[in-house]
Amino acid sequence: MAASELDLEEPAEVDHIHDVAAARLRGTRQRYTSGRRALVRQLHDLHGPATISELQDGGSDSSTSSLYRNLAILEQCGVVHRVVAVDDTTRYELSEELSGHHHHLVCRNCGRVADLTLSDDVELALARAADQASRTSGFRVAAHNLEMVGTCEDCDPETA
Amino acid sequence: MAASELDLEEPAEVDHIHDVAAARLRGTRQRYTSGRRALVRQLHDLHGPATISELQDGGSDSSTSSLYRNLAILEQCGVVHRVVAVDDTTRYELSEELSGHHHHLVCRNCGRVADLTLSDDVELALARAADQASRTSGFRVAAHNLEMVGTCEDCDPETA
DNA sequence: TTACCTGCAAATGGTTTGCATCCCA
DNA sequence: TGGGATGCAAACCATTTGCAGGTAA
Repeated sequence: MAASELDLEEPAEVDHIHDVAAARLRGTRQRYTSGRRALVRQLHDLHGPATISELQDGGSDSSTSSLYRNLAILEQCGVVHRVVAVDDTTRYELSEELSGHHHHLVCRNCGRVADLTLSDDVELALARAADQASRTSGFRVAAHNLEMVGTCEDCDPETA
Repeated sequence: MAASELDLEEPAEVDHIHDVAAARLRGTRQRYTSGRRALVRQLHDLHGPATISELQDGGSDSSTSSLYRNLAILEQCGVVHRVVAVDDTTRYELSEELSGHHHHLVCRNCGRVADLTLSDDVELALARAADQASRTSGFRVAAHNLEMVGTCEDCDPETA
C-alpha cells in the first residue's frame, strides 16, 4: 500500500466501516467519538482478534474502563464481536458484517489468534450440518464458530 | 437402563472411565479420591459440559476450591476438558478420549450447552480443512472445535 | 509417617460501576 | 447547554493460593 505513513485513513473499506459504525451509534443516540473511531481503526488494522492489553500496547490512549465500555457498546450495535479463545483470554474483532465471515486459528501455546477463511465447500458442509442440527436438536442454530487449535510457527519446536 | 437407583455405578463404560482416570492419576503420584471419583461420575452423567455451579447444585459436596483444584488436575492428565462457551462461562466435560469426539450446541440466550455429533462426511471436510490450514498458515493444527450457536427450545419464542 | 488431599479464608486479576468532570451535537 | 463520554478509583466476582489440619498408602 502506498498510503501515507501518517494516521490518515485508507479511503476504501475503512471509510465504509467508519460510516457503518457512526450510523449504528447514531441510531441509539450515541456518538462516534475519536476514541471509538481509533478503536475501530485499530481492530481493522489487526490480522485477528485482539486482547485489551494488545489494544493498549498498540497505542490506544483510552483508559481501560473506556476501552471496555466502548467495546461493549460497539458490540451491542453489531460493530464489534467478542471472542473467547481456548486460552481463556477475551479478544475483540470487527463483526463479520464488517470483516467478512471467517474462523480462527488459535495457538495453544502463546494464545495468538489468526483469522482463517474456509473454502466454500467446507462452509457449505457446515451450513448443512447446522441445518441438520436445527432439525434434530431442538436448537434453532443461527451461527457457527470453528476454532482450529494448534501451534503457531513461533511456538512450534519442529519449525525452529 | 435397569441399574440400581442407588449410587452404584453402571458397570460398562463408567468403570472403564474410572479405571482410566485412576491410572492417569497414579501416573503422577496422585490419588483417585472419592471426591474426584464423584466428579468424574457427575461429568459422565451429564449431557453436556457443566459449570462449577451446576456441579455444586448437582450434589457435589466438595468445597469450591477442591472442585477447581480437582478439575485442573483432571484436566492436566487428560481426563477432563475445559470449555469456554460464547456466554463466557467456563464449563467442564470428560475429555474426548473418554466421551468421544463431538462438538457443542450453545444457546445464546440461557447459555445451555448440549453435545453435538457431526456426520462423518462433515468431520472429513473439517479434517481436510485443518490439513489445508496447516499447509497454508504456519500453524500446525492439532484439533478443531465447532460451536453451533442458536436458541434452545426453552428459549425459542417461536417454539413456545 | 511421609506425601497427598481438603476446607477455609485471604489474595488475585480481569472486568464493571459510581461519580465527578469533560465535551460534542 | 444537556446528554452522552471519559478517567479515576472502588467494587465485583470467578478463580487461585496459603495454610492448617485430615487421610490414605
